This record gives sequence, C-alpha cells and structure tokens, in this order.
Amino acid sequence: MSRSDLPSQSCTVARAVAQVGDEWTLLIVREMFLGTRRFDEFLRLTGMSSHLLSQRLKKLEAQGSIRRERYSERPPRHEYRLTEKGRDLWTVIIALKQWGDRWLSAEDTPVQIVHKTCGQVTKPQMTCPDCGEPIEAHDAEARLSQPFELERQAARRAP
Amino acid sequence: MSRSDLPSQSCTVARAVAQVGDEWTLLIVREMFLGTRRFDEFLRLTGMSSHLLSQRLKKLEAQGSIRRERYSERPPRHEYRLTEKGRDLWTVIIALKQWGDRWLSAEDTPVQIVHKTCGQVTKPQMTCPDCGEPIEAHDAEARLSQPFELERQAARRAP
DNA sequence: TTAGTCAATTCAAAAATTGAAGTGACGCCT
DNA sequence: AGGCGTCACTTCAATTTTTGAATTGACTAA
Repeated sequence: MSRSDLPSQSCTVARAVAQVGDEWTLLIVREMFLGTRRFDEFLRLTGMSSHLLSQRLKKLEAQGSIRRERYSERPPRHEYRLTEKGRDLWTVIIALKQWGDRWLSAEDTPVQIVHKTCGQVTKPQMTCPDCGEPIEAHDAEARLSQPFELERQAARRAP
Repeated sequence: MSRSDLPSQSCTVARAVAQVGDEWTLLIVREMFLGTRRFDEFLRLTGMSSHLLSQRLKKLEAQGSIRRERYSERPPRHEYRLTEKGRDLWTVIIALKQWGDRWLSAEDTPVQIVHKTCGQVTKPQMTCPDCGEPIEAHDAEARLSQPFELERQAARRAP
C-alpha cells in the first residue's frame, strides 16, 4: 500500500486523512488561514524544504483545496489561495488549535479568534445543532452504516 | 530539523500537528473512538504495519494521549485506551469527518454521530459560545499575540 | 504434540524527506 | 551593460521513515 492512498476504505475520516493528514500539509493550511499566499513566505514561516513545499502545494491543488493564481505576468509570479473546499478545513485547524491550547501550551495563547459577527474573542466549540449544547466524546455515540460495519467485520477476520 | 519536532514555534497548531498530525496516528485515534482497544485489531482495521503501529502507540503513550493497560496477567495482554487528553481529540476527528463527508464522500455517510443527551443524529458544528452562532473561516479573524507576531516577522526576514 | 492467538520486535528493501545547490525569468541599480 | 537580488521553483545525494515479511515469546486449546 502506498502512503498516499492509505486505507481508502469507505471511512470519510480515512479519506480526509489521506488528503490533508500530514504535518506539512496541515501547517501550510494553517499559514493560509493566517494570510500567507506566496511560496517563499511559506518556506520561511514553516521552515519546510522547498522541495516538499512544492510537492504539497501540487497535491493540495490537485485535490482542489487550493488554487494557484498568477498575480504578475512579467515576471511570472504566483500565489496560492484556499478554495471553498480548502476554507472548509478551518474547523480542522481550529480543532487542532483548541487541543494545542489546552494541552500543549505554555501559558500564552499565541492566536486568538475574533468572531467578526459579534466582535468577541471566542473559543469555538463543537455544538449539536439540534439541541444547541456543546458535544464532546462522551456525549456522542458512533452509529455505523451497515456496509461500513460489514467492511469492518471482514477486515477483522482477514489477516 | 527532525521530523518529530517540526517548527515547535510557539504556535499551538504546530505543536498539535507535531503530536498527532500524521496519517497513521489520526487513524489510530479514529479507531479508538470506534471502540478499538487491541493491538491486532488496530492492525487489521487500519491496515498499517505492526512496526509502525508499535511506534505510534508508544509515541501516543509518551505524550499522554493514550494509556497502555494490562487486562490479563497470564498470558500478559494489553489494551490501549484514550486518556482525557486523547479523548479531547474527538473534535479533531469529527472536524476531519465532517470535511470528508462533505468533500470526499460517495453519497453515503458511513458513520453517523448520535448525541446521547438529546438522542438526535447530529452533525456537530463549530459555534461561537458567546453568541451561539456557527462560525466558519469567513466569520473569524485571527489576532496574533505580540510575541508571536514578532516571531513571525523574524522568520520572514531570516532566510 | 501441534496449532493458534496476541503483542510485539527484527531486518532488508523501498519510499519519503532533508538540505544544499542550481535554474530561469525577470527587475533594479550604477 | 554588468552585477545583484527576488521569486518560484527543480535537481540531487545523503539521511530518515516506512513497508512487508519473518520471527519471537508467552501462553491456551484441541
């Protein structure tokens, strides 16, 4: 099994992980949410090698999470921007940030999130849209579809 | 820079990513939320190599995200369980799942989340706890602390 | 006695990553 | 006109990780 197409399974977490679940990709996406657009800025701000940055940007573009845009004809210059699909990764980055703030932080929180609509500095929470209460692991139960359940039982048996 | 301690920066996203931001780790954590506890079940259900599983479990244990517990003395047998820190990753996995469901899914959603408190099948959303509205990327603005801002300006200059 | 389970570890081969250097198309300065 | 610098990459050898298969050790069950 090649690393880039993991257990493609029907599990959407596995699929998401195959597309964006690696260190540098997540860091690139974080940078994009902080407004970084240009190749050499990613390079400096993340500390990654240019080879890998190049590869990862291509992968993200191929998936449709970012768009490569020319902002100057002469000399030819490009910048990278999130597409709608990419912007939708905000929740993932914020979830990582909250976890990091809670478990990995030295007293300070280097980035605060301001909710533009209400003007407050806020810590977004996962909430149940039906009842409006926050949800965490112990409030939730996973219900597997039958095909998925069968796929898992087969995997459990097959060595 | 070694892969396992990335740009440790003060950024909590970078720190979180260094601890759990890789394909197999995320898949292991997903499995844990589905109730998987034993070495060989992880093996079969994720398709990863036993060498890597072993390494990743050790890393997660060293961080304090999982606990290794003996459930039989003879023969010596262990199982792995999430700690509170690990359980707190639920939000990250759910965020990945929602993204996968939206952008990567073939019609079916293999896992549904039931909110035990209210009994509904639910799609948890990131919400602003101050005003109660859902938040997405365009509703939010990142405000950087001054030390963090300075760190970034330094990185931008230094080649 | 033989087979099987569980939780790993070992090892060589293959793949990914790093870090440094190089490229090409320009702009700017003198 | 020549040299220097910027931006967005690409190339390449050395190192590190990952894979996949085989092996181990402590048992249990037939």
